[in-house]
Amino acid sequence: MAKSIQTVASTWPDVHRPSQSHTRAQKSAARREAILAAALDEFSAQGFAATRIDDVAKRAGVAKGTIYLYFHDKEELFQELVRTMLVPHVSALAAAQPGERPVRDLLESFFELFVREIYGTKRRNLLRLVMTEGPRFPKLAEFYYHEVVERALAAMRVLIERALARGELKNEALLQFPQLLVAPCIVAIVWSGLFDRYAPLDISAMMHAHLDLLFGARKPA
Amino acid sequence: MAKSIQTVASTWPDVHRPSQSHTRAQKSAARREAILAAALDEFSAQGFAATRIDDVAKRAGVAKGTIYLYFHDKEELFQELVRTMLVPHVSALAAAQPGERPVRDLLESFFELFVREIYGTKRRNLLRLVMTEGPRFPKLAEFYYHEVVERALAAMRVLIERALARGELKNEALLQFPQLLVAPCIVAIVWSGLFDRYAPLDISAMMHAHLDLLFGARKPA
Amino acid sequence: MAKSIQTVASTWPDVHRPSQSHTRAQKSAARREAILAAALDEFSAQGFAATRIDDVAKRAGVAKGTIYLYFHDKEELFQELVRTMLVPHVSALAAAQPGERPVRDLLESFFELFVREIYGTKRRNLLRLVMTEGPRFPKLAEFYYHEVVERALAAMRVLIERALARGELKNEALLQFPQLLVAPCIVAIVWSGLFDRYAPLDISAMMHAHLDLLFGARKPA
Amino acid sequence: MAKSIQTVASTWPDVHRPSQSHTRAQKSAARREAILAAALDEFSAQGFAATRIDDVAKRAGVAKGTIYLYFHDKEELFQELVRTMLVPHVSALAAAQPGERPVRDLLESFFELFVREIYGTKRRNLLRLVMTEGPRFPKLAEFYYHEVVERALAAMRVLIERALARGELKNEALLQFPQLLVAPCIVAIVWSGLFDRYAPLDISAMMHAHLDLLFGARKPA
DNA sequence: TATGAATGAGGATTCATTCAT
DNA sequence: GATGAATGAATCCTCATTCAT
Repeated sequence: MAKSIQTVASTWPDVHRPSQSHTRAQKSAARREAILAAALDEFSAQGFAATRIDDVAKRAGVAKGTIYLYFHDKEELFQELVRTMLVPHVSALAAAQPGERPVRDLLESFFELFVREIYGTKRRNLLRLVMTEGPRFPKLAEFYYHEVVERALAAMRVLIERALARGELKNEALLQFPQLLVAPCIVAIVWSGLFDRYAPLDISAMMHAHLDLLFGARKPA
Repeated sequence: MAKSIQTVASTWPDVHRPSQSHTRAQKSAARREAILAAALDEFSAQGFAATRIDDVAKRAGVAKGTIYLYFHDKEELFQELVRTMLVPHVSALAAAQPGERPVRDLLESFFELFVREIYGTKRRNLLRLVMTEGPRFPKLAEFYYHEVVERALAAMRVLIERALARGELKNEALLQFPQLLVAPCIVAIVWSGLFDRYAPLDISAMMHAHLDLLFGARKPA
Repeated sequence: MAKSIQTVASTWPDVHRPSQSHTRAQKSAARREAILAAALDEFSAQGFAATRIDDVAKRAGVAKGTIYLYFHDKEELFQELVRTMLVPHVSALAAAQPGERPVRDLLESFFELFVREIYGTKRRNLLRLVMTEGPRFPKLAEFYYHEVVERALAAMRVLIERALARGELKNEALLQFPQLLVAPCIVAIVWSGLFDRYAPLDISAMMHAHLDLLFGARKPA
Repeated sequence: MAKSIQTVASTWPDVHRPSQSHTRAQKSAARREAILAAALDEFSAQGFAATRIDDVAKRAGVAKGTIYLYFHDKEELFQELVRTMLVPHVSALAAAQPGERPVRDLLESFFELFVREIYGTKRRNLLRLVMTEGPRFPKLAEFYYHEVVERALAAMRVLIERALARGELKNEALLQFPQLLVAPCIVAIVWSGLFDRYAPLDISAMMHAHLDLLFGARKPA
């Protein structure tokens, strides 16, 4: 049901597999990426405060001091991490593609994308990290609000309006709270951090249930 | 719209305002409460790792050592905090009240209760703490899963089934994912931690929008 | 071979089994004894620094504060312990009984007494404690030197002189270093603390070997 | 009387005076030595429990944290100290030198060596530490038993057997308790810790008296 | 640039001692 | 006298950050 996603996905920067690099600048960039990748693992496993620069360095295969050549301090590393590795993806999600297709199909694509590119990857942890540490990093939260949330909500509103216009949706309630449209994403992130070991969640199914609730159940093909 | 909640709420222990106490046991309990209250403030402002026992002590008006008379270590303080101050309320929420009223009314009461007793109090921060620090406290997560989540989801399922039986709901999707029923609560908690200063959320309105989406919009009285 | 010891032993204060007491003074004395007995166990198991007043109190069956009614502080408790519970016994040992018996018999009695009343009891630990902590308690060491060691050495010298006069000993070397006469006692104390679990020492046999070396082997009876 | 000792002694590593060092490895080793030397002073003055890492650091001229680069914790520092600075010397002592000389001469060399290399140095305090703190460091005690004591006693037995064979000793008692041969060393260590300030011991003279007692007095040259 | 040894401020925890009951 | 809750100084250990090489 989400055939159009590939195109979008393929245009994303692949932050995790820097190509072989030979120039100084390329090497430097690769190193930066390696540090960020290591930081992602450590921060999302331990949280900001409990993560040790030492461990990030070890995981990145560089010396501790090297990290300070690329990032001014631990906090900057953290903020850079979140900005660099999450924003492009979330922005892509937010950039909902208009067109003639039914809005429900678009949303299905959207959720598929979310599941595959965020939830099914380490970025899930990063997203949780934003929720976890955001309150203590107002700058980060503000950045996120403006760079991601505002835009995403605006995009959602566009979709909702079209759905209302097309008669796919009857209820205007969503227009006021587009958050409700993405609520299952939040739930999935939170749930996976806490309860996955006790009761793993079939998040794709949940997304469909969510859409069924909003748009009415689909007739089985 | 939620007139029946008062009764329930009024029977809850008011953990935050211990009465004047004179016996040793009372004093001791009062001190414990003071420490927990201070811990709530500090933990929810700083998170687990960044909170200093010293600050909790100062805020509670006791010496650092005193905290260790009541709690074995920082971790136990944190876990006790969450168990003591959140579980009774969340349990109460989970104990969905049967009766002849429409399910939607019950859910409205439920959300009202949530807004008033959790979201509108410091317990909101506590709940956020569970969501964010939980991944690093597996025991806490397990405890929550069994004590709160399982029960809450079961209660939700009962309500959903009744709503289906009564014809209030048409769609069985919710039965499989009762999480979707409470998703707005999760969203509200996360949002408030991150973005309230940029865009405060009218959570009551959002709850109503949510119910409108599920049950169909109410005709204006 | 040490039949005469009983008498001596029987006149010693039995510090460990205070009789039932009813007057206030008796009760108080009993409590003091209980604290000292508990302190003995704890100090000799943990050493001075690692012993907690709390544990002494628990073991003595009194409240922590009570200890401070009987002893000014931890250090005084320690010094009192050593003075009260060791000096009488060591003094008794030092008070070598002259008489007509061969000196070797006297020494055998002496060593028997040591084995039975010191080495075979908790006082062994106490004695080790003096060796352990003495360097950091100069007052204690001084007290010991004057109250115990000087006197004991003087008594040893008397015995040695008599042995020389009687022809039991040929060599005057001991006169200059009576420490050598009691060296096996020191060795036994040290050994038992360190190596008993790997190689328990038959201390009585060692004492006899020691005497055999000094006085010549006895012909088998 | 102990002319042959020099040679042996001169081959020992002089752990206390690391040479000027320039390579990183040398610097690192020098630092380690400095810490160990400082630890020796502090531990032997205060005992294990009362010694503060801070003071060791100050005395070694390094920062507190530096100590933890070289030793995992206080306990490891202590154990390393004892192993590194004592074992080589004690082992050397234990490696009794065979030859054609009279056993008594060998023992005189042995005691001279002990007096010069252990008793006359800070290692005396270290040895006292083993004796006094050993009971609370079972691993250390076990290590010592197998690395030092067992070997030393075996070496002593060899010497004693030869002395018996050569007719230097008449009495077989020592064979069973070679501890008695080294008892004066123990006594000297204990005495020096406790009573040196009140009555310093002429340990060389005591050693000779001891040998005179065992082997019979020497005719004055 | 890269390294990793060194630093030392910071924070959790312990425990001797006090004191209100 | 007896209690044990409360105190807070003391101390171990960690880890972000610096800097000589």
